[in-house]
Formats: sequence, C-alpha cells, structure tokens
Amino acid sequence: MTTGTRQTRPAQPTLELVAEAAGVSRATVSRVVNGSTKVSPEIVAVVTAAIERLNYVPNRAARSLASRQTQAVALVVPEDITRFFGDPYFAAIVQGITRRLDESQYILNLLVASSDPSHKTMRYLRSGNVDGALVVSHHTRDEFLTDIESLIPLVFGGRPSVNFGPNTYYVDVDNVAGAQTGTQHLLDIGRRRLGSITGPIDMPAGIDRFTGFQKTLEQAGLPADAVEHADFTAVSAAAAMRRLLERRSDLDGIFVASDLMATGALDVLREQGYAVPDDIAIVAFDDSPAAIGAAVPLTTISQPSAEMGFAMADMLLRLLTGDPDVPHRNIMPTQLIQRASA
Amino acid sequence: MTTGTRQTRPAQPTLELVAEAAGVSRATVSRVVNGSTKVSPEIVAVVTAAIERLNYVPNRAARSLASRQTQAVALVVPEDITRFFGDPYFAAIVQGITRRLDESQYILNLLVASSDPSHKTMRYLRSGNVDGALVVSHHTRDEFLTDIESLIPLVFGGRPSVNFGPNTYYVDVDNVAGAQTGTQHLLDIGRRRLGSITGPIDMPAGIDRFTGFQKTLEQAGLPADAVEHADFTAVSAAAAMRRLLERRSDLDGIFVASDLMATGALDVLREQGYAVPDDIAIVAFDDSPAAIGAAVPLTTISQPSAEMGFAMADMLLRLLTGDPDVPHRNIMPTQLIQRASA
DNA sequence: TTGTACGCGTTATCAG
DNA sequence: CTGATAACGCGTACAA
Repeated sequence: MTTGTRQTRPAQPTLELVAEAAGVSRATVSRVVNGSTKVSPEIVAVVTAAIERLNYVPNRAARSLASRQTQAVALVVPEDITRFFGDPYFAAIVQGITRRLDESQYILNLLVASSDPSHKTMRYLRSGNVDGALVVSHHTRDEFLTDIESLIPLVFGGRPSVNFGPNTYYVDVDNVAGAQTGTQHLLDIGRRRLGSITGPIDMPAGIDRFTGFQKTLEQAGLPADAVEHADFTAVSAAAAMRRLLERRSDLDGIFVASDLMATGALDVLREQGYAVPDDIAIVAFDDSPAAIGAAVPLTTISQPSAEMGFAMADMLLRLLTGDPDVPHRNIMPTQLIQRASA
Repeated sequence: MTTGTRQTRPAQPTLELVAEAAGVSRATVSRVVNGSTKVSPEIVAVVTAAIERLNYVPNRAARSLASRQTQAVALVVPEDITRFFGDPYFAAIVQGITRRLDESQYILNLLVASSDPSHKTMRYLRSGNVDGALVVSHHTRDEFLTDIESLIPLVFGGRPSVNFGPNTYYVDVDNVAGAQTGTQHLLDIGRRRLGSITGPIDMPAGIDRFTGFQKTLEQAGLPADAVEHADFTAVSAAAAMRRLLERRSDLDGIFVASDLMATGALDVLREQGYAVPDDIAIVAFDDSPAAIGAAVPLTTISQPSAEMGFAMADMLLRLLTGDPDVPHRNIMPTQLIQRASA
C-alpha cells in the first residue's frame, strides 16, 4: 500500500553515512575515495569495506560544486545529425572517443548544434557544464566557437577554420599528402585521364584533398580540370559523377574524397555501364567500413579514424590535467589500401 | 603579461552578484530565474536586466545539488558502437531524441555500455547523475538494467526483453504487422517462392519480423522454410544471402528484416547475376536513407524512426514531470513504401 | 595521520 | 511579495 507520491526513489548513501558506518570523519572517507596517500592502511581498509557494503557512490553534483570541475566533456556536432551519424568516418571517431573516455572518470555530453548554434550550445558550453569540448565536423562554420576557446579547452577533429589561430588543438591527417598518394596510385597503374569528386571547398578536408589531387597532376604535367564538387554525402557524389561523365566520358580514373561519396559514384557508373576498375579506376579516402562493403571494394586512403577519436579525447584529457606541453596538433599517418577499385 | 597559472578562466557571475547588481536578495533573483509568478513586474524587469548585463547563467551543479535533479538524461547504447552509429535507423532515432530534448532544458549523456555493461554504466546510472534514461538497442541483453528501473524512469526504443515486466515504458512499431504487410506485398505481386533474411532471433525486432513473415506464408498455405538469420549488419546479411541461394536457387522473393541488411543481400544478388526485382523481388524494413540510396531503391516497410526517437524523449520527459498517466507503450504505425525492388 | 569547519551556488522553507 | 537562512553532498585548508 503505497501512500502519497508515486515514485519513491531510495536515497543514495552519502559521505556522512559512510563515515558513520566506518567510525571515522567525513573528511577521511573523502580522502579514501579520492585516493589520498595520507591515510593509514587499516583505515583505508575499514572505509573501503563500508563503501562497499553501503554501495556508496559519490554525488557528482556536490563534487562538481566543491571542486569546480564537472568531470564531463562535450562532444559538439555542428553538422546535421543524420549526415553525421550516417557517415562511418564519424562513427569510428566517436568510437575512439568513447574508448578513451571509458578509461577515465569523464562522461560525454552529446551536443548537437544544428539548430541554434550560437545560442543554446554556447550557453551550455560557457556555463561551466563541461570541463572541455571535442568538436567534430568537416565544417568551416565553427566561428561561433571562437570565444569558447578562451573559456574551456577545445580539441578539434580535423584542422579548424582559420579563425582559430595557431593555438588551437586538433587531430588530423595530412590530407594533401594522402590525396597525392591516392592520385599518384592512379597514375602508377597507367591512368592518364583523371577526374575528381571533391568535398565542399569550404571545408579544410575538402580543400586539402583537392589540393593534393591538383598538385600531383601538375607535377605529372596533366590537366586537373575534370573536377566536380560534392558535400561528402553519397547522393551529392552521385550527382557529381553524372555531371563529370556528361562533360568527360573518356575518363579512366577518379579520385573521390571519401568512401561514402565513392559508393554514390559507383552506383552511377554501374548504372551507366562503366566497369570499375577496367573502364574507370577509383581511389577513395577514409577506409571506413563503406570501403569494404562497397559494390566494388574500394582502393582508398586509410586514415586511422578510431585512433583519431582516441587521440582527440586523450589530448583533451591531458589539457584538463593542466599538462603544459601538450602538442597543438597531432597529425596521424595515412596509407594506401589497395583493393579492387584501382 | 600573464603571471602564474597558464589558463585563467574568467569566473562566471553568480546569483549573489546579480542580486547585488539588481539591489535585491539572492532569493528573489532565483525566483525570477525560475519564473516564479510571485514577483512584482518591476523587480522582474530590474533583475532580468541585471542578468542580461552580467550574462548570468545558473550553475548546473549547484542547482542539481539543491534541487536533487540533474536536468540530464542518459542515452544508453548497449550495442557495439560502430554498429550502432553505422545503422541509419539509429541515426534517425538519435536525431528525434535530440530534437525533442532541444526544446527542453535537459541535456543528453551518451553512455556506451559495450565494454563493461554491469559495472560502469550501472554505477553511473544509479548515482543520481541523470534523471532518467533512454535505452536504444535491438538487443535482448538488457538484463543489467532491470534494477535501474526502480531507481530512475527508463524508456526503451523497441520492446524490451521479457525480464522487464509490464510496467516498462517503450516506443515501438508493430513489427509483426509490418512484416506481414511486407510479405503480403510479395505475394500480391505474384511471388510464391519466398525466403527471408531475419534479424537475430534473440531480439524482439528480429523475432517479431520473422513471425510476421511466417504467419503470412502460413495463411497463404506456403512453406516458410527458406530462412537465414543475420544480425542486422550488411555483411552478415550478405553471408545469409549466399547461404540462402545455395540452398534455394529458385527463390523469387525475399523479405529482409532491415534496409541495411537488404543492401548486403543486394550486393550478393548482383554479384551472382540475379536481377532485382525481375528474378528476385525484395522487401525490406526501416525506410532509412539506405533504402533510397541502395543500388536498387528498396521497397520497404517504413517506420517513423525520427518520430520514434522524438516520442521516446517526450515520454521520458513526461515521466520526469511526474505525470501519472503516461501510457506505457506507444506503438507507432508502419507503412509499405513501394520503390523499385518489389 | 585524522578531524573540524567553512565554502561551492542554488533551492526552498519560513518569517516578515 | 520579499528577504534571511538552512539545507544539498563534498573538498580542503587548517588545526590538532
């Protein structure tokens, strides 16, 4: 027979309670919980036992209030969320992030800044709700974060836009070099009439990979005019592929700036009767699961996505400990993975 | 010339400061912040101005401590995270959830329970870190959450395993009915030698969709023996498709339990020279972006994924307000979407 | 090494 | 309607 309120939650034990049970002071219990070395072994044992028995777990809010730390970091996703989660590259990044965070006491707050970037997200970020933030996006529209940078540590996935100055922290790969490797491979297997489907030219990753493509062709004395821009989605790439074929039906090799986009291009090529790689060879970028799962397994530039996420979280965590010499950038290696498409 | 500590963060203004600036007491400012009606309009104006001017934002930790509420909910993902984020169905769910939460004061904590389900996640959930939790997964292995249910409100995406009893809250679709509609469509277009690639038979969604398939064939007096199980990933479905063709090369229709799996099946069919839908028609489930993007646009059973996520969050929020009559389940409609594959 | 006591920023209960 | 003032649970100088 429950009287009154519908949902009575059992109260959690407090430091006070544990202290009482262990016959010591609150302060001592606190020290044990926080692993202070200045507690005698016997007392540690007694307190630990009491904690165990009462199933005590520290109250996060109280702890935050007293220590002025939240033990939480935010994952800021400026991108449209379906696009974000739909891209296996980001999925891998998130996986790496959570893997690193799992080893720590920190928890992850998911912030989708799609709708009202400036207001709600900002407000949250600057209200001491998190100790630091991870920003993942291909986008350049990150300006609204510039002043957050002076409040809490920020770590970017991918080089941020120029507005951030040289003091920003980020994890990235050398997209130019990666694209050069990929394009060079196309040349190495004898292709000469090359085209490219690029990412958006307002995103660093899009720009850099395009630059790598251009550079390589330039060095080879070939024209780099068969280029169409897309936005890292499969559908946009399919459209780009169609435009490309309309202009140049004689292409024999294409460098596509992401695996996901390559799958879109692949669909169009098949639909129009081109054989891959016989008629047209394709080199993509990412080496995400999409590369293996593609109709024609993709030759692609691999970037260690999960490791990049891991490195981002690790970098932020180091920043949060106050480590004075955390390197500002961590440029990870890319690698050509040869499969069927080129 | 910065002396001393490397990163001096400007302190946030407190209630006290605002009170002083407005010439009132902390209590009054608090009332204004929380929209109490019992404050005179003039004072409200003065305080509001001060808040604006000082750029005041309440401290979440202090508020939580005093109010015994966290204003945060958890998104629990028991699934392996790459699989989770790789599936557009989940992406849509998350989108719906964040959309609803955006309208509220609540924030989302992402909890990936892949590694050590029982310990860390549990600990977090039961430590008053969140006011409630959303659980999204196809899995049945949710037992470790059963006792959490008595501590904080839980809302499931998809009917949870039987261990939870009739009092659990969840949002789902009628998977049996949906599968029946899909299978029936195959019959309606004249297919008679039907097979199915199912989800795992230890997950409600997997079981129910399989049941719908069976029921329909039974009613039609046809055998339902051409069945292979997979695990909702594209690769597992490709393998299942191969097994199916090995056993039965004469199939003319297949009901696949998810879009993502259908893309895997599609690859195998093409590879082995079957035309879709001419040789073999396919009906899938989800109507995720994968359905449109597939090599052959998929005829599929649409479920309102984003709306389901929205409904989940909405249900939880209502639960958190103490609303006594929140319905325990919200079964949303499915619909046959006809495209090219059947 | 251990305990005492104060403060962290809010909410909520009382008087007034 | 407004203002003191006591919690909320914990960290941490300071004292012992």
